[in-house]
Amino acid sequence: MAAAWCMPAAADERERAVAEVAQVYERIKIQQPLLQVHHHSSSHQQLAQSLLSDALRALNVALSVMKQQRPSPAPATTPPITSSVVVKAESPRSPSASADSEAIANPTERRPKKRSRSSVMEGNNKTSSSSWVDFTTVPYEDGYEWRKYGEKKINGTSYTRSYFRCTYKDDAGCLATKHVQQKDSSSDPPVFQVTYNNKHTCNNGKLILPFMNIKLEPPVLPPNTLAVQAYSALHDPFDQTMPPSQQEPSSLPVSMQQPCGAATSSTTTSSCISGAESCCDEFPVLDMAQMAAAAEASPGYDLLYEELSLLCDSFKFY
DNA sequence: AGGATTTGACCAGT
DNA sequence: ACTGGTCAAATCCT
Repeated sequence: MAAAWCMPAAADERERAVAEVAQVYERIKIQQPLLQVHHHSSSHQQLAQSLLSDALRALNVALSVMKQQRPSPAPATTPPITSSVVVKAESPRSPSASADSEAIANPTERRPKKRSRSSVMEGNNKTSSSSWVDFTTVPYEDGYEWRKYGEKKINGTSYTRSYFRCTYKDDAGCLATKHVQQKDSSSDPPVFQVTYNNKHTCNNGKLILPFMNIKLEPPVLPPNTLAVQAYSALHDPFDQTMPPSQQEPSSLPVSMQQPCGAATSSTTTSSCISGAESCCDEFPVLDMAQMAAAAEASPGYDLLYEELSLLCDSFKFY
């Protein structure tokens, strides 16, 4: 299966599909502020709805491409499409640990365990330490392979917290860790808070989730590909209907152009469409809450909003 | 048999 | 002293 995954042609096609998704995302993101003023201008509303329709069509096509070329079947239990929101964690405490070299060097006795935590942090914290939080109903399906290394009852919570590190920690020295905590809320399905520490450096063949680390340059597409359809579906109608004054994001009010990280200092109000990696590093968020509000205020939006949410969540697993 | 998980203990920070 | 994070022996699973 790994062979199919690595086939250059398939990889190219797939990369293009992913790029398409990223392109759509970027487009929606740029025009997102229009949704905030939809109630003031019917033309804006129409534009936004048209954009969303095109985006959904493009996303559907791109998704088809990705599904066709998916090298291996989904996990035995295909994760349900669920809501997932990522927020930047406020401040990483002392993320991860990789003191195993020391521990492994002296694996004998347990009692005189003089492992130095400071030395552990020296090794990790100085490098590319990062932390972010993901609220999801499928905390164990994020595209990476994890090994559980601990479980703890946390004060003030009803459920234990499980600790995971990257399966390839030893092989590749990957320092990525996460812990999963089920929220106390009696929602159905249950919601889990997943806190990630450190990005994966293992490059273990798992997909880096879309929208992240993808340069949003105009894609170079070969003829007769579904990706072309996706690109056309998104861009042609858009470019034809969009007034010149609205084609450039710079025409938007400055307050609407702030990237995700700068949009707000609050860690709770800044949310991203699902994606385990810290999408806020490079991409502003697509604020689903605002889209939800738009859905409430305008008939027809709700369906688009729902579909878009589902689609975006679907991409999480590719 | 070897890898993954469980679980009680250890450690550092507050 | 308390707590969250991690370790590692014991146990489970394939």
